[in-house]
Amino acid sequence: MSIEGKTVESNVHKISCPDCRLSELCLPYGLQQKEVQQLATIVKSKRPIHSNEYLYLQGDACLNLYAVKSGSFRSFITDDDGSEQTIGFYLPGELMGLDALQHGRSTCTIIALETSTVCELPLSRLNELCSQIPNLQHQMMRVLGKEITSDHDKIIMLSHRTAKEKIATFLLLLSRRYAGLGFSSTEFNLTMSRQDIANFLGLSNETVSRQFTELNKDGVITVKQRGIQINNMASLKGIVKPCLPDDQLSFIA
Amino acid sequence: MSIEGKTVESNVHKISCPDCRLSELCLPYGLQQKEVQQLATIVKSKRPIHSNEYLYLQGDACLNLYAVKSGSFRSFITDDDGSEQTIGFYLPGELMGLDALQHGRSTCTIIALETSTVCELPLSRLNELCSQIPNLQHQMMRVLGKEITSDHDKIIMLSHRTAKEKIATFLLLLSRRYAGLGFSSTEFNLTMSRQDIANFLGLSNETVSRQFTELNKDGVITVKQRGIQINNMASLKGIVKPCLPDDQLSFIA
DNA sequence: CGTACAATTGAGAATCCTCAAGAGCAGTGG
DNA sequence: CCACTGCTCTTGAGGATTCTCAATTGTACG
Repeated sequence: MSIEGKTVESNVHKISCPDCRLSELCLPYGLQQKEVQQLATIVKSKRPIHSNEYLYLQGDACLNLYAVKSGSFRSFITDDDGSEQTIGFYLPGELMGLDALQHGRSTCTIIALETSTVCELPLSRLNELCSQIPNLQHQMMRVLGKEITSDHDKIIMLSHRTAKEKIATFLLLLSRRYAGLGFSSTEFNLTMSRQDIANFLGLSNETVSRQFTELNKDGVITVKQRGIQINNMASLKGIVKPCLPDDQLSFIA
Repeated sequence: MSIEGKTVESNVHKISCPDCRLSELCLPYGLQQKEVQQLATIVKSKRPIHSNEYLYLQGDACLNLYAVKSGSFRSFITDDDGSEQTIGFYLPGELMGLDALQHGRSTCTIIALETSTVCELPLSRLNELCSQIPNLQHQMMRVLGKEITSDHDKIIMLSHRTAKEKIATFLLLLSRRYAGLGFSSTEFNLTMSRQDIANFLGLSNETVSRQFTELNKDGVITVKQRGIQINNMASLKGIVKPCLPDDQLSFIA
């Protein structure tokens, strides 16, 4: 899934902040036009990153933040024995590299799930700008707060005990993120494999597959490979919170 | 468990940043003496909070950060049907309220697990100071980065499939945090109930209890109610990573 | 069209949850 | 000082869920 249509895909990485359709979701949010232009001067556009290419590796010195411009990414931590644990997925407008803020060294590896583009923001320049532009500092705090609450959502998702609850929560969180991007909240394509989802949720890929099949049979969603269509949003929310089927999830809402 | 001995307990909340033994773990880290004093001027000391008292409630307007000075806290999110999900536990030197940075409204409730003290930092004043003191802004970024990597540790813990792996990871993460505070990494008291741990890990409290009993029988740890003694650190790490029993965990290390 | 990879489906085994009862500990009041 | 109460924690047994192993189907790509 791509944020831009096929025809302009090749030029996405050349668009600068003032013209970027994601600016309202990204760091420029809340900034005045002049301030956005200032921010744009420190942003480096990068060449497109292809599927299965790495953005950076765990342990790399990482002195930049990366904003997803188009496409999607998966982040994971590798243990000493080589086993991977997926930490999360990144969609357009979201910032990667925040985990390196502590020691200037990345704690995870980030890999592209499809051909994607990013903006690179050198942390040193960004910190300088934050001192000069109070709005930018506020926005940085908001973005960091969003990352933290987003991690809390993941913790809640993983703490749910049954596989069906985890899958339902996973789909609802994705749905909300796509809606925030201006896409359909009920119809989207998964850019990650069943294996990725299983690893992320602490399940076997067979269980993930079976849960999709069951939700499909029950008519709650329609699954066609990686294409997902949510037919009954209330039912999906009801799976997570059986007591109040039609109510809004506090952390989904 | 308390960071201060019984005799000085009642005065902990009066100690200011320049004299606080936690300053190296908290916001003053990396600041010059003069800057620490500046920071101290915006810190409000609060009266001690007793066991089961709330620091703040989910949904409250929250325009402060809170640093744990002594004692410990539990944070949780309440669903519409009243069910709780524990998000994490806070020990001395750790910052609470970061989840409210996004919208100025807390997304979780925080409750004291024992008699505890906190420092209150108004966000507006803190932001001003950050603009004036580059070192403080850097430290804020480090602290936020730490919070994010700490959340990633939780995600890894929860993604582990078996109950024994979750419990082992939980104990290792706690051990590391106590060590960072200058306490023993092999002997400490849990300040939270089995129920709290179970809820946090997405397990039933019976399973938590059984896992403790098994680890006790195997001699890996000694459990006496809430008192924990780690007898074989390598074995505990081996449970999390069966392939390399004596190796260091990348995310624990 | 064939190969490689991803996804699905099935069956048996292991793990964990639920329900239920018993044990240990702290605080209260006689 | 001791019994009582309430709470937490532990232990047991049966049932449900999920994992593992294995085979099959489906899809993408050269």
